[in-house]
Amino acid sequence: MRSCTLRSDTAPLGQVDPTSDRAVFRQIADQLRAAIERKQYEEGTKLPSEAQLMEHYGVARMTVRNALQLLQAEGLAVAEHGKGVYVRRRPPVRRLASDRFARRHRKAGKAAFLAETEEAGGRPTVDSIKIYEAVPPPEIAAKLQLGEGEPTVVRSRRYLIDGHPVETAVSYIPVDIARGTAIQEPNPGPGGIYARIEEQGHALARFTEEVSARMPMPEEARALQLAPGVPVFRLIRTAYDLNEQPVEVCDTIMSADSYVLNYELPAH
Amino acid sequence: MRSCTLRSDTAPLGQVDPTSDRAVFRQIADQLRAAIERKQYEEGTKLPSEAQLMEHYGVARMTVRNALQLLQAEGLAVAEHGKGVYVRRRPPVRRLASDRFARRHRKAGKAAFLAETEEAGGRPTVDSIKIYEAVPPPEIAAKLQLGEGEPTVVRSRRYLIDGHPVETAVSYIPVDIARGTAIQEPNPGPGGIYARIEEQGHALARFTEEVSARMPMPEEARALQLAPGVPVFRLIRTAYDLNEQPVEVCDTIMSADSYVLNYELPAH
DNA sequence: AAGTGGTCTAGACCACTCT
DNA sequence: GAGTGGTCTAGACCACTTT
Repeated sequence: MRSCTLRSDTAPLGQVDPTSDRAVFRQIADQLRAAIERKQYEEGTKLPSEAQLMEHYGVARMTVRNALQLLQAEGLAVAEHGKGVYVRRRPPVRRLASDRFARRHRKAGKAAFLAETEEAGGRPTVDSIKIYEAVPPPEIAAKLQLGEGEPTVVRSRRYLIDGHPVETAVSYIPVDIARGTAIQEPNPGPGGIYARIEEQGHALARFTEEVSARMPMPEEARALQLAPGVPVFRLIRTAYDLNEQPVEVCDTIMSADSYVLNYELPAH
Repeated sequence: MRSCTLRSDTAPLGQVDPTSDRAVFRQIADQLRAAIERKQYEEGTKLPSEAQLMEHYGVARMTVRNALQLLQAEGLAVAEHGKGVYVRRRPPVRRLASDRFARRHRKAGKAAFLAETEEAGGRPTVDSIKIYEAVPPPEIAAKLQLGEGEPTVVRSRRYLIDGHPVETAVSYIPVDIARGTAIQEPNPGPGGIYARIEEQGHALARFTEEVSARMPMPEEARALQLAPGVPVFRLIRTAYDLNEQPVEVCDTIMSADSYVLNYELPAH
């Protein structure tokens, strides 16, 4: 028995049973997963290298790679080329409150994302701002109660916190509300686009949000710099004015590991 | 050129460029993904077999397997041993309305899940019901405003629609509310446990829900029979009575595939 | 230069499904 | 039995990171 080699060691790991029904690479993944959950490998630390695992278990490289890949698909580990495989760090979570679009916050003169992020001590940025007019996808048009072919002003942008992308958003506003207003400017002014919509005579009454989750498309993974094994939220928010007319739909993709969404339900 | 072999063919696929920067297996995955998105392979249909893809692209088996595995991790395809790799079917989506716990629904005498599922034309089942008393995890205890070591009645169960599991739920109710009531019975009676809690003198005022999403733990994937590449929602609901006292916390894991969550936000 | 993960090949045997 | 995917081996070369 080799005496106390320290570093990212295989000490927490046992042996595998090649005759078991459970595939060897799954057994290896099970042992690594258990060790991670027991915090024997802590967040951000390096797991044993492929070579170390091959030697420890006496198996071929593909076998340990399959095990490591499984952990990555589960979102527990991330590989860094030339460096090693690390226990995935969980970014600080952003909690979205159910009253985050209340007018009293808007009145403070800041768009929701900027105000909240600064309050939480982060540095908010917005980039990739694109503004154009287009006919929205059918799903969106239905929510806006628009007829076929009716155009909207589209605002697409990406939000970052401390330089890390966390969310992309695409807003659709009917042209008769948005055209010729600051909504078509890259910077829509104090209070964000909701303030501008209200100035157009559409005081906001309520919002609905529709939340789903799935694995990202490759393009979304790129835009949000997502690690493998991290799903995204898709959040479709519709804003209604006092006449129950939908005035905006915002289609948002968020890194699921950066967000917890809070909502309040009445018991009536 | 072979004339019109039908079946799951490689017709929609092009060739790869081995000198490209993009790995060959990623190029293959890109082509399959594009074909799926163009609906050239429809939901539930078989993709070309590994052997067909090897021949079409002139590559080794591991290369096509890596491509197919990538699609599975993205939730676009599922492999069925001995049969083939299929474009993943999306199960019918269950839309959860923001008023689903309103008292008027409860008064109808059914628990929320059963009433809703029947209304949507599905056959609801509940199984794996386990009831016991235990000290809740710290996260839950905090939401219930319980001191350290204070026990709760725990109700754990799994919900199925037409025999397919869609959700597991664990409810925690302080013992001074639940002990000795029908809450400790497998069948808590008409209106479900919320009706029983109200009968104990805790009329419900509101609920909060905390939504997050992640890849499932292996045990969750088993319980919900999740395909690879399908994330789960974790939804933690807290029920408050008219005195703002938390009276129940329900910790739910749902197949993200099967749910869209709807919420309503006031503009105040 | 040495160590790491990324990609790819070529082959083997197995378990499952369908006919 | 033929076809499918599941697992595993043994090796090769590459690109990236660190020393």
